[in-house]
Amino acid sequence: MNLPPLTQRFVLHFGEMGSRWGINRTVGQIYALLYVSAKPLNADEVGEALGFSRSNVSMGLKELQSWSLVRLIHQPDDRREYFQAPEDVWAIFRTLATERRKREIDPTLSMLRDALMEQPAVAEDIHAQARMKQMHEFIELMTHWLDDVQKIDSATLATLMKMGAKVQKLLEMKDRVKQVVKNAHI
Amino acid sequence: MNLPPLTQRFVLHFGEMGSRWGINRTVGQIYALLYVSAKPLNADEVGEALGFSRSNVSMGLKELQSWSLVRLIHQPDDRREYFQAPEDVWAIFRTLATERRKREIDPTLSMLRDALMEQPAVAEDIHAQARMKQMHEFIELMTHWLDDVQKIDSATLATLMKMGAKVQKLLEMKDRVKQVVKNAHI
DNA sequence: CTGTTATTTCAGAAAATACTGAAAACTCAG
DNA sequence: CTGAGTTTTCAGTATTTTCTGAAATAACAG
Repeated sequence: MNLPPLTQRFVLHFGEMGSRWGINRTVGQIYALLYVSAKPLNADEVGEALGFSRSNVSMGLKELQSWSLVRLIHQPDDRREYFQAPEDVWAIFRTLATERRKREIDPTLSMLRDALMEQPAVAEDIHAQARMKQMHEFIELMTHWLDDVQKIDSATLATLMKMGAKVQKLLEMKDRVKQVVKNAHI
Repeated sequence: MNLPPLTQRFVLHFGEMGSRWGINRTVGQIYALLYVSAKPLNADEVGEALGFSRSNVSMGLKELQSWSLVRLIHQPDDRREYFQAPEDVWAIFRTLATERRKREIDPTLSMLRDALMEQPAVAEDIHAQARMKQMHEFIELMTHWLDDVQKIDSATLATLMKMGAKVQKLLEMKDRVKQVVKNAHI
């Protein structure tokens, strides 16, 4: 591996983090490299920079494409494929949320739904089913909220998030206004 | 493995999911079992139910304890240690958020902060640093928001989440009210 | 103390995952 | 077509991770 110092630190860190997230080190490093790179890179450049075999890079890039985390582009007069990571961190986050949902949340919800339809045959399963119901409700709430929030544009979202816990105040304010309006009508 | 049908499905599913999340299958299954169990279980019972060696169970439980996902309790007149998973799904979520943050987000932030303090020596690192800045800002925004939101009690949070994208409306309402007040003063 | 029961540690075996080089497949200019 | 350049596949190897049984340690009743 032969990278400028800051880039190298970033790449190594994401390699480590990747493995904690069920993503392999190679894939994490490739993504990190593309993320900080000023220009799109082709597979040879990636392999060269990170010291991986060509085939390993090919597999890693395929994985990243399946996550929609990198984009494949072509340069004029060059038959090789170049890859780049989208720039906008908000968009990256949305992509990640969508993909993880598709792969992990949705199958879980569907497994839970199935289990909730069943008639438990033994005492233990009656309790288990009740616990599954709680989990199911929680995940449904979370994902619906996420769907909703995904519709808000990034700038507004940033504003809302900066308000943080203050949204609670807004909620109280709403109720107060409602009360005032109601009293005015009487 | 000898479990009632619903429990078994749940346990197997969480084993699979675990591995996608960088948690090993054993640990995922142990957690799932404790989550649906009506009463606390000791290590032998867990090993028996899931078909793991005693030592494997011991390691898995230790891991779960380090994540604060299970609680160790004692039964009267029984020297063995019993384990249970907290019931409240909201609390579980908070715990997970806190722990993942400690293990993954905080180290990442600190690595990014370090890199941002440095003076890049080559052109590539100048660009890389700019990209790291974007990521750093995004993660900071996210974590501060999460900190804030963690302070809100679960019931209120549920209400807010059910509103979903409608918080945006509240924001607009706030601005309208502000406007009215301002005009009234002139 | 001592002996019994419970838990943890750890070296090595087993299993799963990642990685490579070589070959196959694809792409496209000439 | 042909063949040079490029990407993908895949069988075998290397590495990492998980899991086990045996031994060590700990806890405690008598």
